Amino acid sequence: MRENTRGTVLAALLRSRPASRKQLAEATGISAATVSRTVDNLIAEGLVHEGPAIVEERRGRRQVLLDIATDDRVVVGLDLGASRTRCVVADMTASPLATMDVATPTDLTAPELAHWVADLARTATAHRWPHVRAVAIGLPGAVGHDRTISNAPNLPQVEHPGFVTACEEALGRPLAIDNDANAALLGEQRFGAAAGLASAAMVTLGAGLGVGLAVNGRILQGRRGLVGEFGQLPTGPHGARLETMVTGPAIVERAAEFGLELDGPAALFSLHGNAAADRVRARFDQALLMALASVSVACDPDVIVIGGGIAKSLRDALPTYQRRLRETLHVAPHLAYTVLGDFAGASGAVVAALHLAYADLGVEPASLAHLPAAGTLTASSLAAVSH
Amino acid sequence: MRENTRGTVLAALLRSRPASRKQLAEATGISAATVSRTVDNLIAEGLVHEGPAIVEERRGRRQVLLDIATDDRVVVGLDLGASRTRCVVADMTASPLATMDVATPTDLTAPELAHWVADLARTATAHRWPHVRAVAIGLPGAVGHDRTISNAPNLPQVEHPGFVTACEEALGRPLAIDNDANAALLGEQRFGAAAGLASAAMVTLGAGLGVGLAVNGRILQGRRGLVGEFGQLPTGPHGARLETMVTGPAIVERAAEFGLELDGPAALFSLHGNAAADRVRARFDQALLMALASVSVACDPDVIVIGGGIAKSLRDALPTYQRRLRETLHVAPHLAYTVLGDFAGASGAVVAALHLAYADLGVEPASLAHLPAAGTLTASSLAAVSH
DNA sequence: GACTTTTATTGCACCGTGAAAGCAAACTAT
DNA sequence: ATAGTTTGCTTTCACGGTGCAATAAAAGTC
Repeated sequence: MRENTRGTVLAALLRSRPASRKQLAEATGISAATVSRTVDNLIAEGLVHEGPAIVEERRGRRQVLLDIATDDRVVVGLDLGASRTRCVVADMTASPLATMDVATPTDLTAPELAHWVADLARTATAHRWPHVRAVAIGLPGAVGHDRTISNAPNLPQVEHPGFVTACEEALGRPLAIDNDANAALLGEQRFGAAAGLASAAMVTLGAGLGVGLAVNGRILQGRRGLVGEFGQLPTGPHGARLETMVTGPAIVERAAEFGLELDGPAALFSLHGNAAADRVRARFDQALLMALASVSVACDPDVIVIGGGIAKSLRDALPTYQRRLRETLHVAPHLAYTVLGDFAGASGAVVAALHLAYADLGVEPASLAHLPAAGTLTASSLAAVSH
Repeated sequence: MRENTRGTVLAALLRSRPASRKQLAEATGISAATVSRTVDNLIAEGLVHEGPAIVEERRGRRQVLLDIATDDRVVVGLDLGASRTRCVVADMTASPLATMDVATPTDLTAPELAHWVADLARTATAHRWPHVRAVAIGLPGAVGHDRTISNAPNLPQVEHPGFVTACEEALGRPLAIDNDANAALLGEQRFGAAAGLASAAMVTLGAGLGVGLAVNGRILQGRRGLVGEFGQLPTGPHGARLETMVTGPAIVERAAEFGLELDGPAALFSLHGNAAADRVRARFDQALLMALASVSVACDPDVIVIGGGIAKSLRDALPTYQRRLRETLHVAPHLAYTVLGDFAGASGAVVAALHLAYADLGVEPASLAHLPAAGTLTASSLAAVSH
């Protein structure tokens, strides 16, 4: 006797779709009779549609393909960044319907920012707004279990106690909030460089150092949202914090100390044969290695995905970091470059929103941890719907 | 409709025992009728016994107390250390029945050590050996998901590929293997300084640096057992590893570099007003702070329990470390001194063995994560059965 | 000894499930 | 064409676990 046949069947369909009743019965281990009845209910509720029959060179009645209904249910994923905000609208199969990429306004109060976010979601979904079932937001701050936000120096408004509830009220939908690195990890884990890996980590290098950790398909959060705040580690000389050596502003600052005027952090990595640049880079490398090693021993991920603005400059050097990490620890996780790039965070937020939406439909959390598994959301499918 | 009434009832009884049928019905939310029927089955199987009725100054039929049967099922927890091996025999309620504390033989091959361990378990349980349902061993090495053991410099025999299977065969019982710090954490989390906290960490300072992390009541392990290998972090000057600054042998070595001949690591902490000692201590403090901060951002635990041989010397300084940790991170977990002391590892192994035994009886893993919750295994109950 | 109160057990109906039988829809052989 | 075969879906039926409600049991109180 099963606890939640309905959720199990829905999860199986979401995992490999489209699928016939027979395939679902085999995938779930539930009897064909029960699957058939359950599918009838799901169709009656409008959650699932019958598709065309499979045409085979075989005898017998043909399998009728089933798929998740995509007409009247939509979710929104938002990546609220310090400089830019990205938004992805997707249906219940995680197929993107629209994307947006706009500058984040800098001079808004917390309530104003909440309304700006809600308006952005409404604009992005357009006529589909009434069909939005859930929204998720990733933002550059530590999010606790009680949804209090702290340590968001690059977007201080979100730390305001009323920000989250203001968003929720302005949206009028179930809302999930998480750290942007966690959101990016969720995206990479479902559709990107960590696809199908239950244990993975994400390191984003940009205005700040963001880290997300996932174990057994679940993102670690912690009561106070302290998980992933590796930037605070006192690892440098005289107890200097890690983020004073690997973030964009810090790189420019360190270079200036060595008499090097950089246009931006990326400039450091295009200088070759410059002694001062080499010394700044050596310090950066040492600090990054420390961060990667810490992440490795924190959760033993199968892969560490590197993303964020500075990641572009490091892409070619990844094998070198990989080698040094392996020298430091005897066994080391694989290093991979982000696949979803700038939209990793928003894509992960889509996944979080889908989790909310499916939880409402009776899919239990254990199944959600691996959903959606199909690669419907990809860099190219995103590009196809962007304007 | 429930998936596993039997396991739920058993878990509720284990969590607060003894209890009447009525109390179990209230605790689980299952109807009194079903609880009554389930209890009948458990009694028929010999897993549960009826006890005396509660005598109350009230009208009505008296509640009959039920308790876990303790006669014919026992488990063994072992802490296989580099220098000493500790063993705790306990019944299904986690009440200790016997303890042992013997020197670990130093010159055995892997198969010999496996047999020595099995003999120790047999000796400790004595006439109850036939009733042993499960055994768990904590050892000073990294244990992967496939039970391969690596990074065990202080007890290299256990790295031998055949060691675990040799143990299992010699014992003839279901066997759980884990890192000793993980085992100690499991002990502290059920019966010690982290009792009742779903999220906790353990740092053991001794011949090596051991770290265990727990999130949502589950110990993090990782596929390769890399979780907790914080000693490998390249955090010191010139990339020196963390464990070259906080472990017992390392402290003596560092002191010698400063011209200080120590009898043992503890001697460092009893020297006052000695300039060289102060400098060695400052380095130790810095490294320990780094370890504590890394642990904090790795899983955001509610408490970090400090144990191991060197912990005794740090007990009075814990508030100082607590203050420095809070200065480093804005919010920080609480630091606590081990409650179970030398027997934390073996006690945790008892918990792991109980999990195996109860899983055999149909209690699902989700319930196990919080079991046993009652404080039956304490320092004094251990002392009462030691010889 | 009748009444009240509380706990445990039993009777009964409900519901979800799987096995097996039945039905539907395709191809194949005569 | 038409019967036969194969395969997928649906229906029938019996089973088992569950909760509600009635009943029994065990205590105190009048």
